[in-house]
Amino acid sequence: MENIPSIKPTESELEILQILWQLGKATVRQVNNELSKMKEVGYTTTLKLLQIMHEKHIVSRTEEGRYHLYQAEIGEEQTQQLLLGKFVDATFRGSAMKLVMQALGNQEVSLDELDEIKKLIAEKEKNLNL
Amino acid sequence: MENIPSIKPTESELEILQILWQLGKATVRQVNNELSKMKEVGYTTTLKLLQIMHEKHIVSRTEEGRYHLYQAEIGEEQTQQLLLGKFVDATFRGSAMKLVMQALGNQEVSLDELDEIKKLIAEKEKNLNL
DNA sequence: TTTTGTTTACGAATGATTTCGTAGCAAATG
DNA sequence: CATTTGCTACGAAATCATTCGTAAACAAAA
Repeated sequence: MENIPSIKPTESELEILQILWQLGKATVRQVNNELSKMKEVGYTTTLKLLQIMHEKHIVSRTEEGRYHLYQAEIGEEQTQQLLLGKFVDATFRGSAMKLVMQALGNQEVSLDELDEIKKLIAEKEKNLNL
Repeated sequence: MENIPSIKPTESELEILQILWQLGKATVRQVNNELSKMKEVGYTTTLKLLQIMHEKHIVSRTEEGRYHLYQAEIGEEQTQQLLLGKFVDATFRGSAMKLVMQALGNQEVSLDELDEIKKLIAEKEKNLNL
């Protein structure tokens, strides 16, 4: 879980990563079960995806008796950071500000969450004033 | 420019949309010139992409003498909104809050921009308190 | 022991996206 | 007028991502 991710996981890979980030280690079966809650997907499809991700060093795996346990090799926050950067560039021409405004304006955010954001902003302002 | 976009433009299509949103109407040549500033790309590649986008009604075109003028048919903000929603779901499991925190924490945002965000938050709080 | 079920491995089909070569015109140039 | 230049149209190759069928290994169940 140390490597700084530099390659973008594909959409399907990201779905699997989300599951692995939540489960920690998991078998193909487990991943496939989770995936099946969201969409139709064959077992060997999930298997193949995990194998490809293993080749790419996106996940590691350990043999546990007869089956394999897979685990995310790239961190959740690091990956989010990477994807966020690319997304801001591609969609908001690099303006994180615009993205934040749109997210606050139109996505669901609660009062408590707004408070948290205010705190973070206060922090940032302190740092910028140094 | 009225249709609410429901289909996701591909990455290449989004690059072209960014250019069209900035230029308004543009010829293939103009789009290709802009694109060339960012990456190697053949003229006919750009042309083909614009033709495909035209088929999909992502762009409209008008004949202007010998050439065609292309124009975005889907709005910038609407498209950003659509993509943002999908991105939040795929990358932050639906939590716009997490996305905002990460964006504020790690992307470049200036003091003035932070002020703007504070204003927006104040607005939001007012609305939530009704 | 035989059958059934669960696993991994792997090749190949499918499908979507991107890239580009070629052709056909029309306008500009010599 | 002949040639060159610049445009659109279009098919097809190349690339990438996803899906799945089949086989082989092996354990568990009958």
